[in-house]
Amino acid sequence: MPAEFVNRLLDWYLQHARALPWRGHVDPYAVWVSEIMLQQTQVETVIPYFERWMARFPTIAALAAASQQDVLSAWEGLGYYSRARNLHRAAQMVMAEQSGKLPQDPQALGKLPGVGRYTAGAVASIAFGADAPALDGNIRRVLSRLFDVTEPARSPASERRLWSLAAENLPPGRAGDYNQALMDLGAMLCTPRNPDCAHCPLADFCQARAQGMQEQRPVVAPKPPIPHITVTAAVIQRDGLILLSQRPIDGLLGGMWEFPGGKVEDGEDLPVCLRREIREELGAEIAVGEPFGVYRHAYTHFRVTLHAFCCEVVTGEPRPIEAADLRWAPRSQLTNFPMGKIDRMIAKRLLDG
DNA sequence: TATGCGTGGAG
DNA sequence: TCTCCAAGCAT
Repeated sequence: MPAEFVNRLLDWYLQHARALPWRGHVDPYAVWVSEIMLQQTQVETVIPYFERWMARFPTIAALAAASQQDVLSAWEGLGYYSRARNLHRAAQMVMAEQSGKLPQDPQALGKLPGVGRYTAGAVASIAFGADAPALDGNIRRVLSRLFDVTEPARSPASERRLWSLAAENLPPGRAGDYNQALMDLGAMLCTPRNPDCAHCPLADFCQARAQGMQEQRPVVAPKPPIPHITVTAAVIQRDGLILLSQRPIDGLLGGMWEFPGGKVEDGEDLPVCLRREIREELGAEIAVGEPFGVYRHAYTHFRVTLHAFCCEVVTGEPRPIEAADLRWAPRSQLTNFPMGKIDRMIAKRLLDG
């Protein structure tokens, strides 16, 4: 049986729900795509990607029939590229095993690659009206404050408590609205810092606020320091073509293209590093010429400073020893190869200059 | 279960 | 410039 705060929440949602592109869709596929894109990604970032994606792959069948390279290109810039690869593979599974129809219950949804407990609950409740709970970062924060959850965030104890709270207050028949209302509340009012309690419809019920502890919930564990690495990359040109290397399909930026190179070892000179990396990865000897540019980038778990150099092959024909594939590409085609942020910046400079 | 996996916005 | 962290999942 839902608690009293639920009525207040649903009333607030009726008046303040954000008008988001995927909320206008009746198609469960649209809800699914939006939920995958929204994993660890803010709404404002997702909106233009969602619009382009739905225009390019309007149905599950269209997505299933696309090439992985086209799928990765459509995802370029969103990050966490395994989401795109899993969504693509899941679409092919739905075509082959479910007659092209997305399953409706959380358990069956959860069998699709890339669909975990949160996404299964979100899609089942929003797209199919199932009475399924969902727990994302927003809902974690809202419920942690509402019920003053003091167990450390993401600990097994707090996860059990929060999933249980999400489920036991669920209003039957209105789970989709309830889940989205909690998420909108978390994104618009119950923010990580400076929550706007003055406008919160649940302020009277909030147990953390009653003690002035709302900003200390959820309780966050200290994070380990982030390592900083230095890498090199080679812009290798020959006969007007540029050498691109495809990263292994699994792992960081899997399946994306890059300018080959690698990590500088302890005390190693930059050109020495680059010649070694190209020898190991491509089996060729290069001459390292003028510096091309220095690029800095922050990933989730480390920071990178990349030194790019103009290079030429001296001996040996490059072949994909540690890469998934190699390609000599004309400048004008660099746009067609899906790349991560740093390599796209290098490619852009090659196009402009 | 602890860790790897991108990028951008906000403060 | 730096830190935090966002509609998590897979292994």
